[in-house]
Amino acid sequence: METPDDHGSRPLTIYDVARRAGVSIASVSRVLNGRNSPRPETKEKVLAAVRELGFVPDGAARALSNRLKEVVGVVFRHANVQDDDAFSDEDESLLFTDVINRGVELGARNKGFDLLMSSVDVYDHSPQGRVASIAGKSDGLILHDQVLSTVGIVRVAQRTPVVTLAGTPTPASVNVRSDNAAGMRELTRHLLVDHGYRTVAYLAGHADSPDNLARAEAFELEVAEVGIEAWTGEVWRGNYMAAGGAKVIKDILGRNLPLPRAIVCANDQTAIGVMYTLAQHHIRVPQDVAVTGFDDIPVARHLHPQLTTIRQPIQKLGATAFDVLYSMISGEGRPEPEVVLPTSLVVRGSCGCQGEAVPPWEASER
Amino acid sequence: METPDDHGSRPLTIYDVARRAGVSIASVSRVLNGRNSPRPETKEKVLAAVRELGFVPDGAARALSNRLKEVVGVVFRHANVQDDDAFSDEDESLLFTDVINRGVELGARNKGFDLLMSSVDVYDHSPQGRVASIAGKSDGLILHDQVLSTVGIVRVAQRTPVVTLAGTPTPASVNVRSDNAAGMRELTRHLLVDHGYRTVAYLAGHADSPDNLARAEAFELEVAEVGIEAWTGEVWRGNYMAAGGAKVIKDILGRNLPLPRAIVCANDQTAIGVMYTLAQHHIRVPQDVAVTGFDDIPVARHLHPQLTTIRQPIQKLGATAFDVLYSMISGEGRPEPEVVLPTSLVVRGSCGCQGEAVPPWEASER
DNA sequence: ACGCCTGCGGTAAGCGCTTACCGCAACGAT
DNA sequence: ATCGTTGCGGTAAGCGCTTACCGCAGGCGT
Repeated sequence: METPDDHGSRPLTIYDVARRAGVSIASVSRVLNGRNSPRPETKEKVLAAVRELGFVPDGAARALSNRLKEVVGVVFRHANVQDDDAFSDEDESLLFTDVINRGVELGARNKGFDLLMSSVDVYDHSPQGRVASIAGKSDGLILHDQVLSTVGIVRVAQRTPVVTLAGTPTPASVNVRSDNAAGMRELTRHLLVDHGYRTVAYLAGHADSPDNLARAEAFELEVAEVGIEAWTGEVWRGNYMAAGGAKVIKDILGRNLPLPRAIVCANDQTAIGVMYTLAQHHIRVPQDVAVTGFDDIPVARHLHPQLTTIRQPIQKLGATAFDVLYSMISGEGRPEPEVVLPTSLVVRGSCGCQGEAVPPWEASER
Repeated sequence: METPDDHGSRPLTIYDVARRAGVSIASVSRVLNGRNSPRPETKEKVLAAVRELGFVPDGAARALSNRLKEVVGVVFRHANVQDDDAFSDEDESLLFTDVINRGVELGARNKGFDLLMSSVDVYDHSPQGRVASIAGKSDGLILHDQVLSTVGIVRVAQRTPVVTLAGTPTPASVNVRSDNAAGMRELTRHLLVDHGYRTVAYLAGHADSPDNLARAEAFELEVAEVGIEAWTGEVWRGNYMAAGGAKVIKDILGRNLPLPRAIVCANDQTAIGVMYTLAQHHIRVPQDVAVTGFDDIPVARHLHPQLTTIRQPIQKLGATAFDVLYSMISGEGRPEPEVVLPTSLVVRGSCGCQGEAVPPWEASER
């Protein structure tokens, strides 16, 4: 007698199905996996038994036998501290990561894979354990920026396929990123040439982020090109987060330093903090100071003025990472050491142009 | 001879470690799992071998042997269509889901569990397959709203522990939601009593969402309380998305129907669409029409005016769902059929109050 | 009519782990 | 010195699948 919720009893196995259908477990397996042409009659018997019993094959056993789990591990860094019931905010810093993950998921679905997700605390100094745990449960790893040091990546990449996002390729791992240099060049030129701004600063992200380095370099090159100098230095060091951008502006204003005509932020998050703080001090954007971002996260269109930024194909970044990883898993030979996706300039109001009037939710093509 | 990237060779097993350390596989296993007190000397030998080899135990084999995968499946619905490289937008509709998932992850981490995530397309009419696949790979399931019909939930809940979010409890599954009625009551009273508005409408969400039903009912009860009538009917039917809210307003304006003094939206997303469309028609919020939301998603604070809404403890919703599921998995007896979390009114500018001036990223306590 | 080929479907091995069970060495008690 | 006790650590079974291998029944050729 089955109670309606007897999942505590003993899970069904392929043997139960075989018995019920009056066939061997091999036949059940063959029907379920569609191999080796079982007779239609046998097939029907098995399918009926599966249906009646509500049988679902155990993934672990399958994986063990197949040497394939059909799972990819995704590890990212998060800033939250769990204080039991006081979760700190800056939720939207997660947006970028979440959209990438969604892309990974889309790619994975096409191949019947699922995503095993795990995040690592910023304060966690040895994420090795978590990464190893995920590695053991998956067929390959996608690592976001700032999760593991290069040596850590090399280490784990020796034992399992690894794709990094916005990182650096290693002999054993592939990196997927977007074309920071081209995007930044286009943006900087727009500010310098189209708008004619002559005092410009780059508000940096994490000092050790390859993305940040590439953006900074492209920015400075382009600025030098027109024969002026970029405003740089310690003051202009942010951390990819809104609070970081806000702090920079507060510092500058507090010390009575001048502001440049345009502030190029390392990412959209930072720009949000900057714009907010400027507004607090009644400094108008873009009339007094132009501000730009990088990423084109969804909120960028909700700001006032709407944010001029560089669009990265965020979701596609994730989908690509999966595709590359998949080819490594299925052993189709290692692909290129690095895949670079194109970016594009999105001109909205914050650089001084007329803002566009498309409702945020009707914009298409991500 | 090992090449630096020979993960193609043959994965390490516990036998390799045992050989290297000069002990039996049982000892290796015991050291790795810290049971049965192996001698410190043995322990050190094993640990050394593990370190040198970079061994990571196979999760599938462990799971098979342990009858525990340490994985929870999370399934949610998404609106995106994958058109190869044209991803449709409304990205932020994902926010709510993502924040919940983050909460689940936080809870899971505490117990050494990882998240297996999978989304189901809105247009997918038989998500059964995906859910079954996830079920096979995990120890229990967390199902977001709109993933499975009630009968579908009952079916799968017979074979595996299931917790639903914003759904309905079934004999075999537990539901976790926030207190819609209390939140809506508080909000409606604020509009009716504090502001004295006398014409109010509820812009609905999905007709079959329990959350929506509960909110609508509480709203109407509260409105009836003060002796006036709520504006209802087909016109006021949205879909939880910005585009849905926009469409409702456009319809009303297009048909030259009057607007109420206050529009209570089923969720924040809807409110975004409403506010945008009102702005397009130069109708001022809150001077001409007050608008409110529900959820308090992060963007709510970036709107102009900032959105008055009901805060749900979104992340905690997820963490709670995991905790409940965990207790079911570890067989500590089934908990309550439903867990309800408290909500709170967040008064900002869109209802007609003075907006608060806290920078969005400094707000704490989610 | 008999043997051979074809192919469905059953038996059993093995995937990499955990752990019950047991042998054995070393120690203390008598 | 002998036996009992203790506890470390090895052997092997088994977790639920997939699949190589093989037996066997039926159809065909001669």
